[in-house]
Amino acid sequence: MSKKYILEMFPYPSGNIHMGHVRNYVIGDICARYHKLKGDEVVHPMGWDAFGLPAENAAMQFKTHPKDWTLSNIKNMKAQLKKLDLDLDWEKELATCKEDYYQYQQELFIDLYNAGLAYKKDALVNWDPEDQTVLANEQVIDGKGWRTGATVEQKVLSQWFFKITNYAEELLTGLDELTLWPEKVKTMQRNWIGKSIGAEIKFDVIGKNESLNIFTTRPDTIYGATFIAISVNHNLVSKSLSSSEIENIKNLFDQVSDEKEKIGYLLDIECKHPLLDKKLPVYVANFVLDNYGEGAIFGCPAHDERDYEFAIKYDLPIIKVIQCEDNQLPFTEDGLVINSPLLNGLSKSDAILKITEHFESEKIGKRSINYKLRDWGVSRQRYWGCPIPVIYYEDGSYRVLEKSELPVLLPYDVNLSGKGNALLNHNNWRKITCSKTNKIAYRETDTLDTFVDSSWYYIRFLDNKLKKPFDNQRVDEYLPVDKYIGGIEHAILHLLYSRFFMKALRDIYKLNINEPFKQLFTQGMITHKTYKTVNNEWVMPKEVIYENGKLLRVKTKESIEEGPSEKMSKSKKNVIEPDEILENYGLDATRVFMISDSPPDRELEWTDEGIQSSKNLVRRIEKYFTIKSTNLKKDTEKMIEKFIFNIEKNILNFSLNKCVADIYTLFNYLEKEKVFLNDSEISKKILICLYPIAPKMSLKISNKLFNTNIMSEWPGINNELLEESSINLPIQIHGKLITTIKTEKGYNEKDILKSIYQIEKVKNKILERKVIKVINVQDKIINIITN
RNA sequence: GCGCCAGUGGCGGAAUGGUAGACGCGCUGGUCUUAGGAACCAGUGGGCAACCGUGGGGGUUCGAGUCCCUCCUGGCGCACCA
Repeated sequence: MSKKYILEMFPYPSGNIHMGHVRNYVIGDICARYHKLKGDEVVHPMGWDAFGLPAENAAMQFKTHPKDWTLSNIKNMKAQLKKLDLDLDWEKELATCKEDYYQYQQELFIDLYNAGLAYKKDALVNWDPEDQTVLANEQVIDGKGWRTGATVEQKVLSQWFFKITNYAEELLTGLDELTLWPEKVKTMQRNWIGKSIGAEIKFDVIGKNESLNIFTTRPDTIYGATFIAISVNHNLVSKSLSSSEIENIKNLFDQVSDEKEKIGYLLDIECKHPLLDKKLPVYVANFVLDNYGEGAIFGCPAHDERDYEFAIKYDLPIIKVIQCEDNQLPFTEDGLVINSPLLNGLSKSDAILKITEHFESEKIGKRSINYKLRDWGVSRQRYWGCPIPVIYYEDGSYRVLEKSELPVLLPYDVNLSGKGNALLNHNNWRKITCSKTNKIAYRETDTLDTFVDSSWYYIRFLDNKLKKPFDNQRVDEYLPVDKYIGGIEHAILHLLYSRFFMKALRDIYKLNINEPFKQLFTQGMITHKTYKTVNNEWVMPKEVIYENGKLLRVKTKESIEEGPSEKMSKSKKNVIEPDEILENYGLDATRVFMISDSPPDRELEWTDEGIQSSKNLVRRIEKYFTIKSTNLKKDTEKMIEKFIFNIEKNILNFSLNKCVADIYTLFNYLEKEKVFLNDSEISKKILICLYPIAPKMSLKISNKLFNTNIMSEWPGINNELLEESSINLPIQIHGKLITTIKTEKGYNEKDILKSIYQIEKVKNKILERKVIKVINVQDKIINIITN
């Protein structure tokens, strides 16, 4: 018996499940039921990603409390999930907003801190001045707060970070071993980690005891450097300019209408070229990123598009150092190095190697690796999240709490007026006496990013009631998750953070698990046609009726325009409610439709015809099993053996749409051949295979036929029955199909060719020509080649 | 711009380099029905046919939807990453 940990990404308790959830969980449920029948020890839990901003917004909007709102949503959604009759282990249920989850997360925070993986630093955040709160990047729309519309400011705040960059290399190389992950997701993570190999070069500031470092992937173009550009946040800027001057530059940059337009501000300092007796002007430039590399570049206009554009604008020299025609500038491809005393005639890669060695020997630079990946900022100036277990003294110093001082519980009595962080305003909660020093102290009022919650929930599921975060032995035994199923939208953040957490916890707790998710399956979204009135008002599908060749709105008889099929969304109202579908079509039809019309990783278009035909299939199968007859034909066993084989293969491959095809194929055959099974063993086999997909129906039928629950063991396959002795052998001439002949496997080539040459069609094709070659792929195909 | 993925009937989609279009939807004709979002039977890539057909063009192969090159189109991701 082997363990199978099957997990669907846990939902945010928004209030109601939607069809996307249904598809997600049905896919997982089919896997789980299949593996249980196979005798595996299946772990299949469900929980709630229950902290987060929507609860606070809802609290303000509906005058409720985030906790009450969330818990009542969980209750409601759990009831909905129960209606889906998913084979979940509800004993393992957890909600990240409950103390018995987040207090252990606070323990993990302490562990991470002690391991040097959590630290504090100043960082720029998006600040909504009206709400007095920090906004995530995606909450800033066109520079304005999504809720208030106020212009968002950049503000420096002291924030907690997790040192995910410590694991950048392992997070990157680890992807190669994730053979059961979609290539697409791995590519996205690789791009996100963004590893670049190059060199770091030191440039001295002339006349000052200063220097700046520059990261470049093209040290081979160093002789073509004609200027330096640095980010406005570079420390050399604050050393050279007053804060009002810096403000002015920032304003200047903000005014650029085209984001790609490059502007620069010439500083009153110059750098020395590290290899040449040459001065390079230094610009503050809007296109230099301050959070990548060293926040500074050397400009080589001849061989970099951005530098070229900048040089043209500011009339800077352009020096070719890679062989090319003048009209090819900027020339960014590989070529031979020219105009570079130490490198002339070398290829790009040789030049990079040689110049980097030279830098190292001269102590003006070194080989360097850079990652786009930044450390993970986890502070959120929000109430409804996991409190960070830290206290601050009045002198500004802080102390991370000890595990014995946990939990730090969220206070219930908060004022959620919308202005600022409710914890910050809650003085009773904030102000404490430090148990160690007896000094007055204040709690950290930031809470953790909810991505922290979801970075280890799959571990907590294994022991959701344990009085510590997890049990090492169980983790080693049950992780990684064998099949993790969810949306592609989590391709980067959630999955990367979880991978980081697993590795960090591995190192802290000496676990043997490197990766949390062995196989990742990303299911496609559900789409539906969109409907609009002539006044551009979105209309729900159920409000639309087709009458006399026209689409009309049921209530008003307004004419309706049909739009393209798009992802179901509340804003476009093209949604179908799971509760209504279950009511109208039943559980099994709903499940069947979720996997019918397209492969699970592609989008599924919701259609009335689709759900209806799923219902028809279920009804057809039920009806089939009501007919009692005795006509077991000789090929039936073969058909059924093939059916079992295919269903199993297709479940394991997530080719669930093909499972539906297998079901149709079987019942088409049985009905057409008028085979009605009185053989209870064969009926049982079929019903067991149907059970993962349509459990309710299968149970109902089996109870009626056998008066007992037969869903105990997946049928074994008799390989002998799978073997076909007679085949339809395709006959080709020059690779083109001429005919097929029925023959026995293991035929004699010479004998069969004799009879093939007698076939009229073949004769006509060959005529006077001479057969020069016959390719016989035994039992597969025969291809005849003539002159 | 860069990267990844994908282009197959009217539609969704099947095809370890070996009979293209499994299976479903839709459609056509029929049967049974007071009726039917029911059920059943037959048909359904194009062409009268020889034949032609997997986005276009080339290539490898006895044989290509599948492998290689190239172009086109669509989707997704990243986006001034030095």
